[in-house]
Amino acid sequence: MKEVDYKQLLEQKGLKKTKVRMTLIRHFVHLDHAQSYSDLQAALVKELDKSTLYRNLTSFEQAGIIHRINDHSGVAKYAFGESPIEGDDHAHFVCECCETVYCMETPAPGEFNVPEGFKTNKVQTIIRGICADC
Amino acid sequence: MKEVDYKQLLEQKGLKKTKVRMTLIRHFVHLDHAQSYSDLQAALVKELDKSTLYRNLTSFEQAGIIHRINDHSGVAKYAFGESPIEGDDHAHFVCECCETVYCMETPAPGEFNVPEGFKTNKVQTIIRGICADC
DNA sequence: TTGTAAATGCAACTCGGTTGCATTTATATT
DNA sequence: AATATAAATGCAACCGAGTTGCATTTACAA
Ligand SMILES: [Mn+2]
Ligand SMILES: [Mn+2]
Ligand SMILES: [Zn+2]
Ligand SMILES: [Zn+2]
Repeated sequence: MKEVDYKQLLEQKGLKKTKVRMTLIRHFVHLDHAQSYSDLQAALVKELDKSTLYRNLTSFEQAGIIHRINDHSGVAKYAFGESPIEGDDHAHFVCECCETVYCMETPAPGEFNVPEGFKTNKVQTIIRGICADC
Repeated sequence: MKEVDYKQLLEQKGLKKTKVRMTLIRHFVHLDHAQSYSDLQAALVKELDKSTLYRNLTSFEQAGIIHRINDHSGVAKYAFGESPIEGDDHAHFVCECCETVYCMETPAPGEFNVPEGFKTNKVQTIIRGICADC
């Protein structure tokens, strides 16, 4: 995927092509693991404004450019690609050593046993373990 | 389970029997769904101090009296019983309508397919759907 | 080129959670 | 029962994630 494609991606989603957005996409697209707000802030040094960043993360998520992941750390992380909610459904791997979060190919498991009266819509899976780098 | 048992539970875990702790246990034990800090604050009106509450939640968790649950809301919730980490392992159900979190009998699924070099230790499962009350 | 809606930047705020410290309290020992 | 001691409490101050209102700037379509 190259520069011109990023631009296309944005206009296809009805989002204006701004400096911040291009920087963001460029960053996400070459990363193999999920990014938190502070990861992004640190990686994209150029004083990226906090609210602008958050607003763009939200826009991107709604547009399906990135998806939000909740490992159980308390802070949201984001990765490139369609949301697992109402998109393709996959599990996430959290390294217990380096805390890195990876998207897995692994699809969510099928049916679960829930009590009478409960209706399952979606199953979200976090796999905890040790990553290949650790 | 009755008053005298709560006291026993505490001393068995090496925790002093205090007013706050008895109130907390009494509350947790008769609840069928998980409680956040603000749930507790609201339910146990009697101006419960914030840090005292958090410190006790932590102590209780370490003692295995309650376990911490991370639905994907960003706030921690707690429920009575042993931690699923290094204790019995179960899934959690989050109602998409009322946001209530329930502990499920459902054990976590077996093996997952992870890439070469990754080692799975634990699988945590959140089931999203509609609860019996909604 | 210009008009307009959307995006940005900034400050101020909320809320969950933590920490240091002085005071109080539970409990073991005399 | 009196007392010593460690643990628990309460309070204030703090932190970091995330949000909001508002004035200014910018993308882009006419
Ligand atoms: Mn993912
Ligand atoms: Mn549970
Ligand atoms: Zn790792
Ligand atoms: Zn419900």
